[in-house]
Amino acid sequence: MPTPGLRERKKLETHRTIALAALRLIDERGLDQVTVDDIAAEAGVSARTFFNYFAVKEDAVLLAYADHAERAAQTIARFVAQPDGIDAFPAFIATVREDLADVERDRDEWLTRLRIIHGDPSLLIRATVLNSGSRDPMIAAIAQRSGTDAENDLFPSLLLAVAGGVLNTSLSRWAARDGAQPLLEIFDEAAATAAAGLPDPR
Amino acid sequence: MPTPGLRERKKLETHRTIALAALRLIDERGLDQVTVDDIAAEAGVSARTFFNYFAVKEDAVLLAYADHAERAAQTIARFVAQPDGIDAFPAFIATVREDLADVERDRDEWLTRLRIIHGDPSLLIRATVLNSGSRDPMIAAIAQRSGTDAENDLFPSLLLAVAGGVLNTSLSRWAARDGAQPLLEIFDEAAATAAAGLPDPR
DNA sequence: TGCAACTTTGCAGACTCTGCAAGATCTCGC
DNA sequence: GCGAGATCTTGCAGAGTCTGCAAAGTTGCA
Repeated sequence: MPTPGLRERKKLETHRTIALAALRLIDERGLDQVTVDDIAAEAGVSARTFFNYFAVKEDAVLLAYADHAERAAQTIARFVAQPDGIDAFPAFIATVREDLADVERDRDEWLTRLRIIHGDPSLLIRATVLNSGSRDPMIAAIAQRSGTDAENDLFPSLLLAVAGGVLNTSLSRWAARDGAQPLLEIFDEAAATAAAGLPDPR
Repeated sequence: MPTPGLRERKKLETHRTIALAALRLIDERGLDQVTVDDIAAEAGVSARTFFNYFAVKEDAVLLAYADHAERAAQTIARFVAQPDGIDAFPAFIATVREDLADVERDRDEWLTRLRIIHGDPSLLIRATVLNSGSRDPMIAAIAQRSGTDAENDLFPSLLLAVAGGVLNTSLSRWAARDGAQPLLEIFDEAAATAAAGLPDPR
């Protein structure tokens, strides 16, 4: 894999510049109080260019990195490569857990992003929609690992939905505490509770 | 509770008329190929009136009934009234299960609605936002029943997220089969799998 | 009946997003 | 080096969404 050319690097950089400009402005003023023109001006591009990178305004908050699709593909690959002998659900949870390292690394950026999302829940599901491209491949991978059928069995879709719930709940709690409690600690607790079938914690 | 006046009844009727017109047109042509003007014309009102009833175009597909908020409140009340001695998760599942009767009753309408949503996942965004108003009260009710704290414990939010996953997965599968398999049957299987902690179904 | 409250409507206007075509910039082979 | 072709940026025109406001029409109630 050779070094990507200048054009490619500029593109990634522009993407990131716009995304961070959007994050900054929207964190200050709120989603509705920031127009695409504002973001484009802050990032030093034209409004039209903004839409070359992001289909809708909300995506600028959510798509932190331009290589979104590849990252999802890598996650699937890591899931498939999980050691044999463990069930699909814990294997999937372990895979997602690894991805949380990215979040910890850009900690402040993610806390800002989650704070914005908390203030505007429409963003939350937009995030889910953005992931919908990797949804079917993920379900297929889960089906294969668990020896089920992606079309006919409920199990793979359900697993993905529940794991998504675990992830979203953890991120949201982590942000609500402003990062005071380690994200992985929260995530592990949530995953364990789900794996136990949500018994009353008395 | 006296009979609501003419004004009130007209309002409910107008709401329903617009919602059904939107459902019909969008099912035929797709969300993007139908404008607010189209829907308003089909329903016999002005475009401005459309926005008196629905904040955004998507809501006309999603808000089947005008008394959305009260229905959510009733669901919470029924959850609180579930018999003692069962855990919060099965109690919540049982409550949601009762609401599925509404879906079965307006079966074709719901299959259409779910078909539209399947074709345009952006609608899911709106659906979640619409439910977010009842989110906190629900979490509070779950916390109370399970003897946990809505602020400090992960349990109530997690339960809601997982139950939401069960519901969404079930509806989506039901619609994918075009209603051939009974919704309650699918829902029960999904709920049982989640309650068991998602073990591999080998 | 007649006033108060509410609903509908048209209109002006801000904003989002798309298609198109011209111009700028990058890549790659020669 | 350098030029052809691919790709990216930009401005512009235009369709569509959604809001605020005030006039006009309806309904509720004394």
